[in-house]
Amino acid sequence: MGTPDLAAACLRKLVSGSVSNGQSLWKVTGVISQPDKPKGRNLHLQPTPVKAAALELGLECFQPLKAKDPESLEWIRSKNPDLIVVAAYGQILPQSLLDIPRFGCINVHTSLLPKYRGAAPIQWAIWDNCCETGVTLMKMNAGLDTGDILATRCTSITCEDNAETLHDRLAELGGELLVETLPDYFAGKITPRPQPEEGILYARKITKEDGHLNWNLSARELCCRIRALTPWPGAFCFIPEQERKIMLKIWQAEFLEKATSTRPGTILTSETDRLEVACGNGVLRILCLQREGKKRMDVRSFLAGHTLPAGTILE
RNA sequence: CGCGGGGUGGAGCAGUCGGUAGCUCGUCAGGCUCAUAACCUGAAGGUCAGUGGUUCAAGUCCACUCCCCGCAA
Repeated sequence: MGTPDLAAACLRKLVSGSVSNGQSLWKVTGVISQPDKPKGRNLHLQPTPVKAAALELGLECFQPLKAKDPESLEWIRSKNPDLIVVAAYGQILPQSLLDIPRFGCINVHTSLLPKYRGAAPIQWAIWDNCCETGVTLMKMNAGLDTGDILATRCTSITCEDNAETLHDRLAELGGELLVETLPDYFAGKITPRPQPEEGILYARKITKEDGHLNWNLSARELCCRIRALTPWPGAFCFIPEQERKIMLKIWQAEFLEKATSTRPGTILTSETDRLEVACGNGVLRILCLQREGKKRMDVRSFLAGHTLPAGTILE
């Protein structure tokens, strides 16, 4: 069960890793994903990444409105699963569902639990400037990411990482960990251990408004947020122009530990390939940006055709 | 038919009321300099997204098509 790209990656790994030394270790008998949602410019219905992957792999995909509805449970029972693997499905699963498979439900979660339980663990790890995160496999219970841990795998977060690069890496790791762990789990060699009671953190959903840069913060913090919010929902601010504000997305930036007493949000430097903005503490150098209606581009290209003079105050 | 912006030399943009296409950067050649991503001189490079229409004349006006992007979801 899953919905976005992360889950699709796990599904692919699960299928490609199901055979070892000519022996079939397991078989994916069904896939469950959220219903298709209208997406894109003309609001056409788009299949979820997991559905797309399932169809590609020739697997049956079930898309109930609610996983807890009796018909959904019935469908699952009809498949008679030994195990259900859940990755970013997007709905809370009731105990009655968790109880169906003999080996329970295993969740792939992209953080080192109990840190960052919840909806947006990848983004919050970067937002908080963590230097390390990872994936956790846990045996699900009725709580929100509170199940007992089967296995974990770490990865460090570099200053080059954004939510996209980290997501892709964790998706890869998650799939691998799953394929490596399942045989031992089935063989009873793994004893799930409870999550530590210390260090519990919740990663609430990211909203659009989280992307609005507050220049009073330090350049270092803003940098983290930009990385955490790229590619979605994107970090942005506004250029004041006559009549209306123009939205400016910041895709990539770095911070300079430079003291400045200028009002936060003021553009300090704007020449050929340097665009620097005063922050509450330090200076943010923008490297890659996008004006609304335009394509994403590096500062050099941007400044070749747009005027954004020093002294302009961004909002 | 959800709302809106846009397609102009390699990149990013300007182009007014229709009248032989400009700017910044890059590229190439030459010069200056101990030296340079700096500076000076020169050059190359455009079917103005496509199709049709209006006109003496269309990047510009009209119609349709294709493509890119922001919002929304």
